[in-house]
Amino acid sequence: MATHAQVSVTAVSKVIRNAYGVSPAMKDRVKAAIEELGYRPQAVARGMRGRTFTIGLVLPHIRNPFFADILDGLTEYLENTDYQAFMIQGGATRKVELRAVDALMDRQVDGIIMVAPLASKARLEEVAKEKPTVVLARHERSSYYDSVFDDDEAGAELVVNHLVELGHRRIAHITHQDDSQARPADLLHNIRSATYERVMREHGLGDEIAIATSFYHEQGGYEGARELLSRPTPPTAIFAGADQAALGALAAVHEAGLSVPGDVSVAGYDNIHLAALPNIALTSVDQDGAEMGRAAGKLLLERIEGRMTPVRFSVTPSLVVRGSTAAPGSSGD
Amino acid sequence: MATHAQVSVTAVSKVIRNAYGVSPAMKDRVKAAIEELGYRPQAVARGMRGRTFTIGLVLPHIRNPFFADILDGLTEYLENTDYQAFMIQGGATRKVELRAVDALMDRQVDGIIMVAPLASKARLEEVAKEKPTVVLARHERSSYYDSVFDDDEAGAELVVNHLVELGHRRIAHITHQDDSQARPADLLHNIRSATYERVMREHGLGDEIAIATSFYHEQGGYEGARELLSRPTPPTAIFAGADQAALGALAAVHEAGLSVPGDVSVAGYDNIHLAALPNIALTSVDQDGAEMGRAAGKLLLERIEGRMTPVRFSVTPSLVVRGSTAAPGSSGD
DNA sequence: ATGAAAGCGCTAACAA
DNA sequence: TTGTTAGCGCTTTCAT
Repeated sequence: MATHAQVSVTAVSKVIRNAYGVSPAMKDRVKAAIEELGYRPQAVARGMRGRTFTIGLVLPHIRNPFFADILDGLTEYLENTDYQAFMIQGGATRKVELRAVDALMDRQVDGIIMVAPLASKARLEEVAKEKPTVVLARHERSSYYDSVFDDDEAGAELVVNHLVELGHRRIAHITHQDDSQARPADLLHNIRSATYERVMREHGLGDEIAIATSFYHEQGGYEGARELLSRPTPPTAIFAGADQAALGALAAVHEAGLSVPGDVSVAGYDNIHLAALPNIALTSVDQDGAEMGRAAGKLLLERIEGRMTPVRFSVTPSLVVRGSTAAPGSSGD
Repeated sequence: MATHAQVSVTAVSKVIRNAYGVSPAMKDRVKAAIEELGYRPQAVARGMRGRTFTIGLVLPHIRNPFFADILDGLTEYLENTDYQAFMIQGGATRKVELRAVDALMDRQVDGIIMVAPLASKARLEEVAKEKPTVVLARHERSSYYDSVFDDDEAGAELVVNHLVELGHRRIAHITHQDDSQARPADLLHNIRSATYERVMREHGLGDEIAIATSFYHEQGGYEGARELLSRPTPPTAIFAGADQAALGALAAVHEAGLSVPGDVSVAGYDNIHLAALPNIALTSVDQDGAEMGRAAGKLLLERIEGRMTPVRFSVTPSLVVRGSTAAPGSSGD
């Protein structure tokens, strides 16, 4: 490229990097040549000396539409930068999650953004010592990486208070289980679950606490709700820790011949698009995923630019009340 | 690494690549050193001389759970290889889609698998001439890349026949619109739509053809169905070209005060997990996404190994009948 | 079987 | 302001 355009490789490099020390004339000449030859710098070669302009995003899976919001926010933020985000699947086991992060490191990404609920904090810090890192959806405080998360305590509180205010007492909860090495209190599902218990007690409903431990997906919510509904004193309201589980819970309630919200109210968390459909009308907690994605991108680039001090960015959720929740025994549906 | 372990860099390289010309003794020594130092080869450096062991997957977005099946299939297939798949979002416009592919090329991925409905065939072939390429979900025949797709004609036929057999005559269809530069007949939504028209005619129902042009997502299906239901002679059955749209259609039907399948039958395409939930019970066409992902991975690796002749892999869909479809005017719901 | 050495396409230090 | 040069960490010849 350089020889073909009668300029030195250094000149080309400088122009591409917007570096200091090129005359306007030279700049024009190089730019013209780049244009003409359709030249594109090889990221791997750049990576050998410095940056690859690649950032890695680890997501456990892509089945939760909430992750799509995060990715969209991140993509939007990176649009005006030289960086490109690539997503790699973290999977369902710790082993796979670790391997995904390693795969990113092996490829010299400039930074890592991850939703990694399974790894230990120690492991995350090892990674963060090597590469600029932003951790999503975990609440622990680290001096090595930035954190972006939803205030899950506030969100869960909104839901339980809403159900109590409607007059419910037998409010049950569906939570998620995994074999994480994180401190339980740092994981969102445990926070939502613990907050549910706390708020129930604060309302004097400690004896009504009923938790089904299952998974944050359709099948998990379905099975969790079935289990709850089969108990001697079934709940009049179910708070599923995630919308995907709430969709399963709705199915279980209907299948049991009960109506929503007439017989059972159902609420979720995440406010996925589906929740807004009139025949689902799921009361849910909205956390701004796109905002989280943007924030993660911004924080990561700051780290890449050299910031070493940790930053924690927290999104405040809000309750979106829809038709799936109402006073117990209301004629509804 | 090499010096530290008293072996030459060449030896290390050979061992890592399983190359010819290392004695068992040397092999052991190197392996021990690799283990001890936790050495991991840099993919970018390897990429400068040969492969990066990275394959790029382009998906338009990650909101369709069907894409998750594809990714899972691909990931599963690559698990026992040295390759890693990274996903990049192709986005909603042709410009973004092209940029995503460029980003992959810039990073010297060893091959590209893409769901790229917007690009022209010519553009795909340009890419395929540079890099081993597998194109998903498009039906055109190219001599430069492999194709993996669902037999959308067969699938659409299954749905329309099913509805006709139930006794429906006023069967409407919801299709998807975009500003693709592909030949329309090569895109799955056009194939489904054209097949719907053809089968309707074959059943002597040419006059009943009613198509709402919208989008393959919840909102699109909702709006499409509303439009269809507001016509002078509303349909008794709606075939949405994708489950996501079908979910929106279900919402519109319910909102109109009509019952499913009593007043209106609804069928979709993709058989996403949600379709199986008892309260949704969506009749849908199952296409094996995981199988498509595995096939794409296999074909791509073959190409990377040197195959130049094009292969087309087609998945045969099957109909999954559930509660959302029944004879017109049946008491159901 | 082994390792020295060239070179992939860049960036950064330095010389001119 | 410019261009020459030395590597970055690998793979691949090619002597030994």
